[in-house]
Amino acid sequence: MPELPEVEVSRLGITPLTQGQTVNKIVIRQTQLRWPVPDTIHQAVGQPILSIERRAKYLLLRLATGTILVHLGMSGSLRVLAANTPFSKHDHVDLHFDNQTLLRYNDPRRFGCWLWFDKNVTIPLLDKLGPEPLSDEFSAEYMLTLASKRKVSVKQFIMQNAVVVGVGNIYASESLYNAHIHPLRQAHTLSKQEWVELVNQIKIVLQSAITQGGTTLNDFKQPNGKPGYFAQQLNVYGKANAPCPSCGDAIQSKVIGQRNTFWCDRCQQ
DNA sequence: CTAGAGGCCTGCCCGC
DNA sequence: TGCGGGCAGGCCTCTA
Repeated sequence: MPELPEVEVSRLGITPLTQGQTVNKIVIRQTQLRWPVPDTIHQAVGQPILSIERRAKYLLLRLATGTILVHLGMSGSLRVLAANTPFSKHDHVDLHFDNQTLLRYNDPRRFGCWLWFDKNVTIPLLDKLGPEPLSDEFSAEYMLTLASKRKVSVKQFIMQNAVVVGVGNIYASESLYNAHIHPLRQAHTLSKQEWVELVNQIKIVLQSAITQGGTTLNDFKQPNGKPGYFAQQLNVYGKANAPCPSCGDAIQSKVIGQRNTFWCDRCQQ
């Protein structure tokens, strides 16, 4: 479910409701997420949430003595609810606040994580991440240089977090389609001008997806409970054999690097 | 170093 | 109606 736009939508949704609130209890019903939820996370109790940041697809709840790091995995979502709201299936973690609300984490597949890192300790998961896609650091010059000797497909290349973060499977296919670049091209074969176009389309696709509240395919919900609306603007993702919106040829699909990929053979070179 | 594959989980959809 | 198989938005980790 969540790619970068969905994580950012979640951050924007929960921030006004949780920033400044003091944690008074943490309830963990399922510790077995991607990694076990550590006992040290209870150090957050008694402290206010100072801010909620996002790095790649990680949410960072900043407190005075450390950081709660949350990843939504494939199927995680966050809601802010009244403290007495009954929990349901797959509601694994609740952060209770002094004002009788809670931040609730639901994650059927449990590929997400909740971790605690003491202040002044480096967070290994954030160590090797490439630039944020919506920052100026993510540029055509940067990609041209980095890709110079890379033989992997451009589609896999842009999905590598060490290259650039936050480009997940949906938006990789969409960006390549919009940039008229074939997903199976080796990364090093793209020209400067093609990187200009691809970088630009990645930024446009991600930013507009954020504006639309993310992409809901099955079950993604914004923190307000509403679905995202970007799915209505997808051109190729999930549309194998449907007509290309531009030329009408059948959309192709193939598993590339173990992820399904969609493109138009005529429009993408 | 790079590239490719496995694995973590549950839910859903499809075909029989 | 039930059941098995395949697939799904991420990404760390292992192998070659």
